[in-house]
Amino acid sequence: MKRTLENLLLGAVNALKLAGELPDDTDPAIAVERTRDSQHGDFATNLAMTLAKAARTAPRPLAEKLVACLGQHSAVDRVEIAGPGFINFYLSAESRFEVVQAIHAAGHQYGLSRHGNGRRVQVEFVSANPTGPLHVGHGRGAAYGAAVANLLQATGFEVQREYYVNDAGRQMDILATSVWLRYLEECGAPLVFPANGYRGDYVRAIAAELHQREGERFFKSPVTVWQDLPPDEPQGGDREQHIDALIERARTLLGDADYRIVFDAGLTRILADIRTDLSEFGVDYQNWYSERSLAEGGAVQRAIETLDKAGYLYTRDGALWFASSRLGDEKDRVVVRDNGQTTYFASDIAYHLDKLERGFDALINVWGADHHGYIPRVKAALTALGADPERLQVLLVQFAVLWRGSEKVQMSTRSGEFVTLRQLRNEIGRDAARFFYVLRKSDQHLDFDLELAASNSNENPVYYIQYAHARICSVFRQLDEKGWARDIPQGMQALSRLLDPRESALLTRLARYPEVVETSALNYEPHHLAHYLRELAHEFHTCYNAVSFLVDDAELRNARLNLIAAVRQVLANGLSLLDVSAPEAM
RNA sequence: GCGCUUGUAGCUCAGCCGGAUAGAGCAUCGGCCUUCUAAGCCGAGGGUCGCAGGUUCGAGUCCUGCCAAGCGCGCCA
Repeated sequence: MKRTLENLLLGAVNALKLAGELPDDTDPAIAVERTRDSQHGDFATNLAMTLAKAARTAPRPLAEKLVACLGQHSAVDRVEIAGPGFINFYLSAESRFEVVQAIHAAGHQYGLSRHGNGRRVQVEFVSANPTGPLHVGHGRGAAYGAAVANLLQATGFEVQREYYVNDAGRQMDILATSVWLRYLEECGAPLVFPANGYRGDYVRAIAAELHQREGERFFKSPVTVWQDLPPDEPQGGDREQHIDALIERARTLLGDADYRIVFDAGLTRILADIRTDLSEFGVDYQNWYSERSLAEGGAVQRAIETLDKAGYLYTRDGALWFASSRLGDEKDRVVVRDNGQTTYFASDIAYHLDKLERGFDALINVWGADHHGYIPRVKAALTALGADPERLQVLLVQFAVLWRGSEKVQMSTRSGEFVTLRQLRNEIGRDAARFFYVLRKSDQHLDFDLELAASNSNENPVYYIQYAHARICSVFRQLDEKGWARDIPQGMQALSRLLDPRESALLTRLARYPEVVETSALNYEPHHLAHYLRELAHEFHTCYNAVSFLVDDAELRNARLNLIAAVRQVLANGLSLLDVSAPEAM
């Protein structure tokens, strides 16, 4: 409809150019918008105001000339000029009712578009280190990333959802060592657990399983393990040095092969847990990409060589540096440390090179907002690799701040004191969690009060929307009980009887849905969809309280049933994009 | 100190790449169930859009400065 009106206006502008009322070279950016207030019609444009200067006339007379040159269109009932020079379009009653028919015809496909034209987009999200269960912070990234991916898919993009598994690096070594130490305890060895180790119960569980499966073959006496190690923090030493030394000790005592078994015992079990957790949260991936496979397949080396050939690498202080500051970064970054190890950043360069080579038209990374300083160096890397950095879009998600009433919940993965995503799901349910997470703009802090969500979950807006859906289902059950058959064609014929302002409001809202899906998708802002659904539900509840659907007048009844069936369809479609269920009864 | 982000109702937040009297939820107060689910509806109060300038027909929205908050400034990941 917007497009239709814009074309009409374009015709009027061209007519005025021919008439010499407008300079030939005016290039109008025609913007037709939905009105906020129904008193201003259905659509409005500020065209006369933006062209006033070029036409050297006041906006209102220009608007009158534009309107005079406007072609006829069956969907447009009348056109008015208002305020400082707005041109307001009032749609005909017939065109207003078309949406009910359109929704009925499209069903669950209503709201989908081909805007993306099949372009391939990769959305990488969550990608939490597999060093422990997902916590509520990851939950937000999961809900947001999944919603963005769903929206893009609904807008005609070919979407691949990917999880980057950080199964290499120091954090994983700390996990492996933690597992091994707990394993030693399982074998009966008394020991002091390092301050920097992972203390969660899940580490003990993994160790116990390892002990049960493999027996005591990884046992080494505590004396040899701790011999000549630098002291831990509680003993006045440095926790980082202590844990690094412990890792080294584990490697030497166990040997590469056995160390790998212990390492993988932790990795496999935690990764499997994350996978199940996300799946139960309604989040499924097309691809799980291993960081370790990058290094082992030589991709990191290859990426470094590519940068080198492009002339962006140099040596300083024994390390190999990437001259990212030449490409907009604050400073240069190390890719190979003086001890010969490649950095996490080097892996990331290789990873992004690999993504580019896999041929995606656009790459989307969902990151925690605390990583925002990392964006310039990755973009610099893309440029150095010969790619357009604009192909990568980094979407930031602020961490959720958890509260229990007025008490802020402290979280730390290592101490094991954190609220897991699983606990959250158990407390408030998947639907409420998914919806709550995307209700706010993603780069804003989210205050998540567990007490409120758990004790008084009725207040959660998701139930409000689901209730609207269930209520409509209930009306149709009542219809059956009364022994009335729904006559869809009769209802379609009688749509013109939907004249109550509350019915009109619903019709307008329904017609907006495809636009909401599209803007939500293209701006990566699922909260627009969440708000839209709440408004639609509200307008339905209002209508429900004011208008009886199951009236004796069959024509009117069927018209209203067609309307609320359309509402039900759009509620279901929208909720499904957020992976929230649409219950038939509550 | 530098960089990024954010300041809108008592609280939590929307405000669609400049438009018409600034919106919602919660909270507060007052109404509505013999009729399709009251997890609902209707109404009321509540605002110097952080502050000060600027850009123009027009600014919560764009620009500059200041104030405040969060995050980031590793040969960590």
